[in-house]
This record gives sequence, C-alpha cells and structure tokens, in this order.
Amino acid sequence: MRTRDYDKQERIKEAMIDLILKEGINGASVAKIAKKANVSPATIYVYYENKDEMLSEVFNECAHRSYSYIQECIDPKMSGKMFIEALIRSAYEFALKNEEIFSFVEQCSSCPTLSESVSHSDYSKYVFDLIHEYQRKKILKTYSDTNVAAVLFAPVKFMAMNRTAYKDTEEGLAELISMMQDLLLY
Amino acid sequence: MRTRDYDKQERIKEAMIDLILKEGINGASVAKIAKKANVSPATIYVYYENKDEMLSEVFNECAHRSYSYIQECIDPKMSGKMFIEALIRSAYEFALKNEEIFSFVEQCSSCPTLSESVSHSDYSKYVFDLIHEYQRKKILKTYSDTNVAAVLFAPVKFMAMNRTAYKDTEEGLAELISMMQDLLLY
Amino acid sequence: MRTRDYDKQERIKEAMIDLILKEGINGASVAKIAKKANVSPATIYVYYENKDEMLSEVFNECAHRSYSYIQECIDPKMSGKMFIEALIRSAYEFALKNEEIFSFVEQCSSCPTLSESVSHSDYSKYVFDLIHEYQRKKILKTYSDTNVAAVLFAPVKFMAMNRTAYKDTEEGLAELISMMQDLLLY
Amino acid sequence: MRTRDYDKQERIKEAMIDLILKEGINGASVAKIAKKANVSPATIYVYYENKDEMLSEVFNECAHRSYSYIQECIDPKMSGKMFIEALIRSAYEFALKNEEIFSFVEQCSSCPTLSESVSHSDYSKYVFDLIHEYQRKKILKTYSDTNVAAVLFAPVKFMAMNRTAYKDTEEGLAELISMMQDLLLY
DNA sequence: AATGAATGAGAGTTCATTCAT
DNA sequence: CATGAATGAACTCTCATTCAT
Repeated sequence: MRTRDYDKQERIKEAMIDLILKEGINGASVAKIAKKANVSPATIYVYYENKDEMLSEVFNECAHRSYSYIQECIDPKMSGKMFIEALIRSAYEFALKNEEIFSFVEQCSSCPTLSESVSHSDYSKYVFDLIHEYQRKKILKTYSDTNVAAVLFAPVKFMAMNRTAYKDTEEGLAELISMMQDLLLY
Repeated sequence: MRTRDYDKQERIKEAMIDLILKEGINGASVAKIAKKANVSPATIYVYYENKDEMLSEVFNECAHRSYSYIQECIDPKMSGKMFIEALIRSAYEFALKNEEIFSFVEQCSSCPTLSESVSHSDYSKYVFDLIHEYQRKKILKTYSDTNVAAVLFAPVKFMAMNRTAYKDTEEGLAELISMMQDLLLY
Repeated sequence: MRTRDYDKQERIKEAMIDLILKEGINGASVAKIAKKANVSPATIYVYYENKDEMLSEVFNECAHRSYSYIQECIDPKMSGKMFIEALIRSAYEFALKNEEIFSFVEQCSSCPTLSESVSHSDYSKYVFDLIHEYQRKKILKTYSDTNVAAVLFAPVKFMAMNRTAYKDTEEGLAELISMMQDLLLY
Repeated sequence: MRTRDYDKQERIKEAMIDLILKEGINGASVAKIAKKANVSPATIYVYYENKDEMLSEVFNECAHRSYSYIQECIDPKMSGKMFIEALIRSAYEFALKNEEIFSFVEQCSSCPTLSESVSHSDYSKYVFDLIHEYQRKKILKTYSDTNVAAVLFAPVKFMAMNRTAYKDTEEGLAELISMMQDLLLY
C-alpha cells in the first residue's frame, strides 16, 4: 500500500492559495490547482471530499495560522502599552510576511458561503482571555469584546490591504498604534 | 419605451446583486442572472459588453451609492460629536438597509480582478474635505487620512458583517460611536 | 431568435438509441451521443434537462410507438381468431421492422431506475378495452388482464429477442399464434 | 485462511448484485462495490481480471442458480399437471426469494455486451430433456422447444417483474398455471 | 432592441485500473 | 494476499458568449 504523500497535500494547498490570490475564487479551478501542484485532478479528491471542503479546510487552517502568530507575539507580562503595540504590530507583520495567506483569508472571509464554515472563536479565545485579564487589572478600558476586536483588528487589516495608500507605512502603523493606546488604555 | 428598457437593466442589476449575495460570486452565472431578471441571456449583452464589465459597472455604482448615502447624512454645520456619530451611524444604517448591496460591495472589494476597476477616491473626496475642515477648526484631531478612514469605517463595516456576534447591536453601535468620539475629538 | 431544429432533436434520439443498442446503457455517454448526432454536447441540454430525463423521454416515446403500431393493426370487427393473430403478429412485426427501438425498449425496461418512469397503462388502454369487449361477447375467455398481457406479449417478445434460436421463424410464429388461439378462444 | 478469502469474494459478489439492483448497471462502480463489500478496490482485481469479467462471471453463476433451483423442484415421476405447476411455481418462487439475483440476471440479460458471454443452453438442457420425455409419453403436447420455453418462462418472468400490477399474486399465479396446463397438456 | 438556440471550452467529479508497500 | 494512494480518461453538466431571426 502506498502511503500518503503529505508533501503532495502541501503543494495542493499552496497551489490553491496562489491561484485564488492571482485570479480570484473563480479562477481557481480544480484542474488548474492540480496542474500547478503537479498532481492529477483525481488526486485532489484523495485528500479532500470536494472543492468546497478543500476551500474551507485550507481557509480554516490559514485563519488559524494568523491567530497563532499573534498569540506567539504577546505575553501576559507585557505592559498595557506594549500589549496593544504587540497585538497590532504582529497582526500587521503577519499580513506582511504572509501576504498570500492574509489576502487569501480576507478574500474568503467576504464570501458568504465560506465564512460560515469557520469558527473564529476557538482561535481568538487565548487573545481575549488575555485582554480580559488586562481589563480586570484596570489597564485596558472595558468595552464589549466585539468592539475591542473591531477597533484592534479591522483597522490594521484595512491598513495591510491598502498599504499603497500610505506614504510611510511604518509611520502610519506607529500612528495607528498610538491611537489605539490612547483609546484603550486608562 | 424607454421605461421598459430601463426596467430591464434594473432587473438585471438586482438579479445579479441578489445572486452574488446568496450564492457568492461563483453562483452568479449569466444564465442564472438572466432567468432571475426574466430576460434572455442574450439581452444582457445588449446592455453590457461582457460579464466582467457588468460586474465592475454595477460594483462601481453600488460603491458610489454607499458614499452618497453617507454624504447625505452629514452636514458641515454639525458639531464634531454629531459629525462622527453621523458618519458611523450612516455607514451602519446603509449596510443594514441595503444588506444586499453592502455584502455585494464587500465581496467584490476583496476580489483582486474587480477591486482594480474601482476608484474609491472620487467618491470619498467630499467626506474627507469635510473631515479636513473639522481638523483645521481644531475640532477633530489631526491624524493621517488613511488612519482616520481606517478607524472610522473599518470597525463599523466589521460590525455590520458580524452583527450576529453582538447581543445588542444598538448598544454596540452607541459604544463604538462614543469610542470614536473619544479618540478623534479634542 | 433562432428557432428549434427538430431535425436536431431527432438526430439526438436516434444517436442515443443506436448507442445504447450497440454498447449498452453504459456506453451511451452524452459526449458520444452528441458526436453521433453531430451536435455539441451542450446542445443536448437545450432539448433535455439532463441525461436521465432524456433517456426516460425517449424510452416513453419508443414504448408508445410500439403500442401505436399494434393499435393500428387491430380492428373491432375482426373475428376472435383474427384478433389474436393480429395482436401477436403486429407485435412481432414491430419488433422486426423496428429492431433498434424494440431492443432499446426491452433494455430500458429491465433497468429499475428507468422502468419506473414509464406508464404503460395509458398506451395499452385501447388494446385492453378491445380485449374486454371480446370477453364480454364470449369470444375470448376471461382471464385477469395481467395474465392475458403476460401470455399475449411476453412470449412474442421472447421470440423476437431469440429469433436466432428458431429454425423457421415464420413457422414458429404461426405455431405460437395457434397456441394462443387455443388458449384464449372459446 | 481460505474461509477468509472466500468471504471476501462472496461479499464482493453480493455487493455488486445489490448495487446493480438498486442503482442499475451504471450505479455499480468498482469503487462503490468495494466500499459496500468492505474491501479495497484493488482487492477486487485479485479475484477478477477486470470489471467486465467480474460481471459476466457473477452473471453466469446467478443464471445457473436459477436453473438449478428449478431443476431441484421438478421430478420425472410427477404427473403432467404437477410438472407444469412445479416449473412455473419454482420459477416464480426463485424470483421471489432471490429478488436481487433475479433482477440482476434480467438486467444483465438485456445488456448486449453481457448477454453474449452466457450460454443458456447448458443449464436448461436437463429441463428440456424432461419435457421431451413427457412429450414422448403423450402427456405434453409437442410444440417447438423455443415456443414451449417462450410460454413457460416468459409469462412467469413478466409476472415476477410486474408483481405490483396483480391484486392477488397467488391467485394470479394459480390462474397462469391452470392456463398453461390447459395449453400444454393433452 | 430582444430573444431562444447553439456552442466550444471548461467546470467539478468519478471512472476502471495500476502502483508501491 | 491485500491495500490505500494515485491517475489519465472520461463522465455529466454549466459556462460566457454568439448566432440567426
């Protein structure tokens, strides 16, 4: 019996992400993905039940990676100021370093059929547990979680997507961080 | 006679927006749009050169409508507080009242092939002219335009898309407004 | 607007019947049918919703033709003897003259998914109305309809399918007719 | 060890017959058969050279079983009346008890590519030897073998396939038997 | 202007079969 | 012997678009 070639699966994922990025969801056909991954179209169905499942599986995994990265960049011992900076900067850094994955997740997020299949809550739990801790310690002001998420992550994502609109992205990022510190810290 | 034709094009637009909302960009085929609009597929090509052009034309129009709505809701005579509230509330209201159009625009925005064809700058010019006026008058703090846009619109869009995550959306919206007032007003 | 080309539909039907006959239901793919009919595969979907519907529609039509032929060959004024001869001989003749259609119907009849979609009752009504008349007149013995159908049509079909097993088909047919006359006439 | 293998092949056969009955010849793919039989697709190729061979082997075996069953139900010492009853009743009983096998055989028989691979003559020899004996003894009327086969087996198969059309199958069967006794006995 | 017919190209998926273990 | 992985070919069906009226 032949054993599964996980390198193959990895190639399939990468091919899919790359294609969606370059040609949109419409452009990423199974045949194209297979060709780019150097496998037969039929092989894809060894690893995924169908195209939708493949999309949502890869989408989930990518979304998870983003949260993991952020998690690794924060530390309960940080000061409030540092904490906010770490959150925003890590989110931005991830988008920068993993441009393809970030862009892929953003694109999938806006697709109604796909976004339903992802459970953000699991990934973000650790981050929000920490935020709650800072709020209990009266370091962070207490706003509703959803609004905290909205102001912490939506603008930085917006920034990452519209990088070209900024004269100096580092300066823009620093400004955004300082704004959020003003807003959220006591 | 003219009304008849206008009706037809209007029906085509609505059918397309509706289909994209419900089935995603993939689900909106020319045949389906034609059926939903009660016209022949060939008729669509009387009004639009091809599908891409149709998409980007309707996309542009919808994006424009959103900005128009916001424009109508603000007034140079407003206080700074009122101004911010009006901006956020109108953005949210538009998303609520025009759920289909809002979702359609969001979805199209993340599509690389489409987003290139839209020039946001034109529409938002009026809004930013006003913001600059408030900044000159030392009512609004002076941050870079992109960051102002980021914090003013990204979170409220996020809110509109994740309405279900809020216990009480009105309360959430009020909180967000007050946060932005704290952040942006002197 | 282009008008429907009924010759095209006819070619599609014939191609399908021919292919099923020669290669079995498995061998009759849409692509092959299209090629044989000299149309695009897509064109088939102008005339039929899907392959199953196409099959059952053509099947129904063919089954109907067989009954029509038999109907035309019988006449209420016939003697009982003549009536039975006409029924059997016409059934056999049809099978002979329309070998492809006959064989096609037989093949489809044994397919469980297809045979459900055909309503024999409608077509055979006229024939059985006549049979009942002969029974009322005490010319034909009164057996249950299903058994009458069973002995009148099943053997002659069997004969038509196994023609090669007969030394002299005309003689065999004459014998079968005489058997049925003995069996069914007073 | 041997039992294990035998089990596997048996399971493959049953799975195939079951699938063909339920989904038609088209529905019985190697993958589905393997899944239903709880073996790997590759295992099927240990027992059969290819799919066609598998089909015709199982078809032959099933056709043989039907004749074997009938053989076991008849006896040279029977009266002519009993003999005919036994022939028809056993044929019907077999179809009833082995619905799957019966339907499978009927379906395969009408498939041109398959029916060539089966030699009916071998199995039916014993039955016809007996019939000839009864004819020599002037118990059964002497008709051509093919016509005897046609009237003895075609109607009962028809009955088995159209059971639902009968109000009372037992009554219908009894009637058919009595008809055949009238027809074939002196 | 408007349309249903028509289509080549390509979509997602499954096929029977072979490979490597 | 037995298997899951792998695949080229073929499957049904839909695509965006054009044609003929």
